[in-house]
Amino acid sequence: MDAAFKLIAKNGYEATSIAMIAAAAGVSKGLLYNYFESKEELEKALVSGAMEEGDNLMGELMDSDPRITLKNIFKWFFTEIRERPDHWKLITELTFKIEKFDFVHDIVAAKMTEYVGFFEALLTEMGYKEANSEARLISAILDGIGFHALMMMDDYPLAQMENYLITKYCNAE
Amino acid sequence: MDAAFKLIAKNGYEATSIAMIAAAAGVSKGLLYNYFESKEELEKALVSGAMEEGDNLMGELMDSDPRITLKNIFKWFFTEIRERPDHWKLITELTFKIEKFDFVHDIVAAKMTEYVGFFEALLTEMGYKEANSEARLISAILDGIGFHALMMMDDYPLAQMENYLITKYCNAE
Amino acid sequence: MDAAFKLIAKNGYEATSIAMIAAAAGVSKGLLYNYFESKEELEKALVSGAMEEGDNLMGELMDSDPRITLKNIFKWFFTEIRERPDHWKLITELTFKIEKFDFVHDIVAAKMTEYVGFFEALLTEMGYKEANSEARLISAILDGIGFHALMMMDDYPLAQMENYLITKYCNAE
Amino acid sequence: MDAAFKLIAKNGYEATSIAMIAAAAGVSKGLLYNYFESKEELEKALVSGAMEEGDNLMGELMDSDPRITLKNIFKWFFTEIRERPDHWKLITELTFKIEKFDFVHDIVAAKMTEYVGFFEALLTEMGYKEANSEARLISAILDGIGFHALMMMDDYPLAQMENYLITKYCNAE
DNA sequence: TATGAATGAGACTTCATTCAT
DNA sequence: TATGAATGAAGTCTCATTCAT
Repeated sequence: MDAAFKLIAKNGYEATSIAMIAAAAGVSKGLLYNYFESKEELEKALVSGAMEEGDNLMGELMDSDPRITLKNIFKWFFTEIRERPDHWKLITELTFKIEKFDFVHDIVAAKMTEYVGFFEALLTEMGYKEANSEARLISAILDGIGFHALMMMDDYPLAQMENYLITKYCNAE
Repeated sequence: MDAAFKLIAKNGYEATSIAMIAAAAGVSKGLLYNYFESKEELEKALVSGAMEEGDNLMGELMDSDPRITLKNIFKWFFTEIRERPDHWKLITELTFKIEKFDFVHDIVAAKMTEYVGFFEALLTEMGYKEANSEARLISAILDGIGFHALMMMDDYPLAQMENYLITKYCNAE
Repeated sequence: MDAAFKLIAKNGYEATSIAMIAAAAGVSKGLLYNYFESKEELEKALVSGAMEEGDNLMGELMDSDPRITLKNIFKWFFTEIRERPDHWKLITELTFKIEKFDFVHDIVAAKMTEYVGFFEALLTEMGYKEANSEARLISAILDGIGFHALMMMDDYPLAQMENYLITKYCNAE
Repeated sequence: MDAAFKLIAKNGYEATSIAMIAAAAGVSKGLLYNYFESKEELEKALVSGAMEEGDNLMGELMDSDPRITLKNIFKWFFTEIRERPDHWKLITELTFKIEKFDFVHDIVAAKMTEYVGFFEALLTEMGYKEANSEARLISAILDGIGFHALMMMDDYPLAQMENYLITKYCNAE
């Protein structure tokens, strides 16, 4: 449910009650339980949905030149951060509930392994020696920037960082 | 209170009740309200305390060689992540409650500005052209790594990343 | 509905939801409300049906010798307890909801009066002086045994009690 | 809690809400949960308490003449039925929730074994051949009479049955 | 005749907070 | 300073019942 997503992303998981979601969605509390067994289940559906979205686009970002591919990814990432901060925020916040939501850990871990592997292949192709470490570094950079941008909001120089990253990693030697 | 910190860091803010904190601390719920006006107030005290801790150590990490200073910072950071993941986790998690805890945003923003400035000075000294961007990159890397380490737990190659960072940024030309 | 009967007898009245009954019966909840005005109405139909069942068999148990008749009744009763404990359980349980189900009280009271009268006639014919009291005693014995058998399950010596009752009441002097 | 006992005995377990009990007891719902972990826990406390009451009196009913002892027991039983039908009703009703309340089954089974043993000793002393069966019969009679009295209320001839039982079992040869 | 999405009242439970002692 | 019994609002969830199709 779109309403649920926005509310939870905005207010946080426990601060968002079923009643609020139902009201925002314009349905009754009871109906929510026809679709989701519990609040946790609703959460799972939300996160799973959000996680899968990214995959579809990955294919379109590929290019024969790894530098171009990396550039596309950077651009896509910064667009995401700018246009859908809620999307990013929800996923990140839930990651902190690992004790409660085992499934998040699994999904996120798989995702990260996948991304790191993807970056590693790209970087290897670009001639990096320690491609694995550098791939993890890029992953950390992206999540770190997302995290900072979320915190600082308009005070964070997204454009500056976007250009810097592209210049640093994607320009021919 | 130390007990409160551990509990909240472990279970999360809303999953930790006043009753739990009181029990863990060995005092009554009523007494807690003699010291803190509300749960939120207790929270503020906790975060403020945690934030100030870092400052004291910064001085000890300084060295006349900026590379050594940076190396010391990296080592300190990885030690923190390894030995006090809860500490890091609590601060990070609360950042996601910006809507509820305005004061966190302010503290963190100030902190980050300070760190970026610090890194920027170091990097400038080391000859970096775009020292501000690179400083923000390092900030993002550290928080990103902390975030990933939190998620992956023992599966994350902390040692590998520590060495990589030191080699990349701190070795003489 | 047969499904409803089994479910309610097994789980109890309030623990059995309309949804469960509908699912077990293979029909929709809505359809149930075409046949029964309410859950209570369904309940009434169930109990009424169960109560009437017993009557049909009574005729077959009659014999010209009252001792044989009584023996037949005992045997029939123990067979019921053994083979359809649910049947017995449902009726008994509902008796405890007298405040809610007035009609149960009326049915059961009428039934008991009928049975006591029946036993009384039999016992009078067998020469009992205080046939009414003894008839009530036998009624109490049967319900008491049913109750105990329900509670103790396989630990209750049904066969022993069956033989004892028959020997005690039905053997020629 | 006395209020809880009366309400549950009167209306049945599931028909009695925590809100009703709290209101009847003149306390808040929340307070109830300071004393009992859950509704089920309250129930357990109620039943356990009710069960233990009976034991204390048993000693006082003993007499050197088993006939007198039995007579005392009968009289005690009929007094109970007359004066505290609720007490008896609650215990009996809960017995039907064996699936839900395992502990009831255990308590009741132990109780019954104890009583049967007690009656058996008495009857053996009185010269009964099949004392065990007769003891179970008396147990069944009492529970059966209690059950019928509960159902028929004022229509049940308690006095008649009391006299009949005493005459039948307790008068010298 | 049949469905099942939708409702809303009400159930159990938790918990921050207060206050008499 | 210290307690913990007491409160009440709010949260999650269930379920009998209705109604458009």
